[in-house]
Amino acid sequence: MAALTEGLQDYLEAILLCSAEHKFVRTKHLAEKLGVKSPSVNAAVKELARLGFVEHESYGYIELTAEGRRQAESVYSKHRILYRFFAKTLSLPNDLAEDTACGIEHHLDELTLKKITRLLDFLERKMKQSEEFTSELRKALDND
Amino acid sequence: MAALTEGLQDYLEAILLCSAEHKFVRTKHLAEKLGVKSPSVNAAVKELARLGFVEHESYGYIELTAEGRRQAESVYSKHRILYRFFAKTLSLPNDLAEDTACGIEHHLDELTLKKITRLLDFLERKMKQSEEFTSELRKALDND
DNA sequence: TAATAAAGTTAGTCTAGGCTAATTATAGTC
DNA sequence: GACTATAATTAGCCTAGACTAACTTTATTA
Repeated sequence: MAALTEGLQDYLEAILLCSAEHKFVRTKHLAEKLGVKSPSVNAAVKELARLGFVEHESYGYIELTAEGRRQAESVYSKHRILYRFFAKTLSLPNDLAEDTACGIEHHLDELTLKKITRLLDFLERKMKQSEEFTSELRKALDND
Repeated sequence: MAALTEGLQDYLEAILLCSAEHKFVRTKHLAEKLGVKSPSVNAAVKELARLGFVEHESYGYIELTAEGRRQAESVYSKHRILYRFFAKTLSLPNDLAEDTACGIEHHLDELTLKKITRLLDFLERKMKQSEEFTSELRKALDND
């Protein structure tokens, strides 16, 4: 499949999230979500259309193609796992967890993601099973 | 302190590593280590010198300033922790662990790094204490 | 229905960070 | 001491991805 830069992956992810919120995705929504100006969105969407990840007719709505959705969901699933790790397991502040997840989500391959998921599942299972384990872990993490 | 892009952080880290290997760091070494051509190194080093992170006289050696070393070590310490996490804790292949660590090291702040370190310390302590814990964790991670 | 507001697009600029080709400096060898 | 190989630098180009300013399209509303 075609090459997707980090930046374009961010756009795909934002389109996925916006389409959950608004049903129709517009340039304006993406600009707001990503904190960029509309010409930047326009250029990115044009490139994504050229690569076959979105459909977009001029002055109209923006929609993911099947492949675009697949890619967007891949990125977003990484984001969610990482957020879980940072916010829940490590108890970092939500906005920091969010920012960190966002920064590194592009750099994890499927195998790494799978391993992290299993580690989180394991830790959560242990914590559910054992109060002692939970307090040990919390104490280890909060050792300020 | 002045702004350092991800790319410039990579150069600082490479200078730190090269200075451990070669004693005198040269453009050529950095180009090899980073997989770029020498004009790219030259431009980056020039910028780092302008920002006060390295000293470099034309056609001579490249040296970190105190601040440059501090920055480089900050990045490298993140790298090492992440490598430990990916290679040791998650048992990922060394080169994948290396690449992943390299990709995300720029995106972790000190607090996040501290929490990850504590989690790793905790897990390693538990594994040292308990064979059962170790095999449970290994089994959870290798659940193919 | 004409006027205006809002949204989208286009054109042109900038920065970071690569590259190649050509030049200049240094070092090693006859 | 001159010649050559290696290294470093400069000049100039390219791409991604941001921006502003100007323009066009669409939608709203008097």
